Amino acid sequence: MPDPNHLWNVPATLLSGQCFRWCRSPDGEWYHVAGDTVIGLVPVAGGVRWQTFPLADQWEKVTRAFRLEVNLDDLYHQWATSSTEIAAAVAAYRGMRVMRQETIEVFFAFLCASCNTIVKIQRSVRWLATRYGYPICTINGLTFHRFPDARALAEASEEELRAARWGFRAPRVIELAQMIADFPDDWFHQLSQIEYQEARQQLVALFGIGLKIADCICLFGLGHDEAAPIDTHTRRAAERLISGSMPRTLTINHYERLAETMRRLFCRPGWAQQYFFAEAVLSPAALINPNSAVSEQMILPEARRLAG
DNA sequence: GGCAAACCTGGACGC
DNA sequence: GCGTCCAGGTTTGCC
Repeated sequence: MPDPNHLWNVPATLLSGQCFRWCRSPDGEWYHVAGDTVIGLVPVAGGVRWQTFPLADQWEKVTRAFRLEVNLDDLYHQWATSSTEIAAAVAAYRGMRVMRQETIEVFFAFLCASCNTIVKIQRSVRWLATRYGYPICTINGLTFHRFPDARALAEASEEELRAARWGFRAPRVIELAQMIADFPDDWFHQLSQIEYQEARQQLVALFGIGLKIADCICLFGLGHDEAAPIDTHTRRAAERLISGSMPRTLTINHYERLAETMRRLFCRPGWAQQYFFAEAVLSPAALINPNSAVSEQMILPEARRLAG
């Protein structure tokens, strides 16, 4: 069994707001749902101990989910020659990786992100998976579900989604699920095979998908590393990289200008963006001490019950 | 082309 | 305990 000694910071990767269905057991094991597989991870000296469920030893799924083919040292070196602005984030979150997740899960998770908090996005995405997905396996009393396909989501009712606190996003979820269900089955795969700009254009054409959500889908769900999502947090970091007047609101022109700056300065700009985002929203203390207040609130209630 | 309001909900914060 | 603010955004209408 290969031992992943790659530069790989598991807590930073899972806590950095790019995926929403991880959980941590009270004794420090991390679990992530990757399609029809649950990946269990334990950071150990010199690397990461891993296992997959229900089928064991699915190393290629671990490699794919955590993009272990990307050499972070090379990336850090290139970034350092382009800008000093990212140095602090790299130092704080060294080893953090951008993940490759199921496209449909990324699609609906980030659709939920509008005017929302990470904790509430996690709750909503988990509810969707539990309610409309199907169980993959049960580990230590915790049942993990595969994220539902578009046809299953298209059957959802607005009332039920609103009752589950999806709020004004509820009708959009259903409309988009119905639309995607009518697309060819391999539509998401097609988007991963074409150029980033073209994939983004097709996503933005959908009602309810703007530039930011489209870029998140491109980066986390399609593997287009040129995508650099600009949100309220990364906006501040990106604006430090340019000069001139800054509009009060994040207009389309301003968004494109900031994203283009990221692309010009950084190799794999989406990865650089993730470091700026982590720097803005994640407490380094949460990584050093998993029992700190920040990470404690992110333990699944089920895991907390197990601990009790 | 920029700006503000509307859209749900609930946690954080100040009083 | 209560009121207010705000959170990973998008769309629409006004200026």
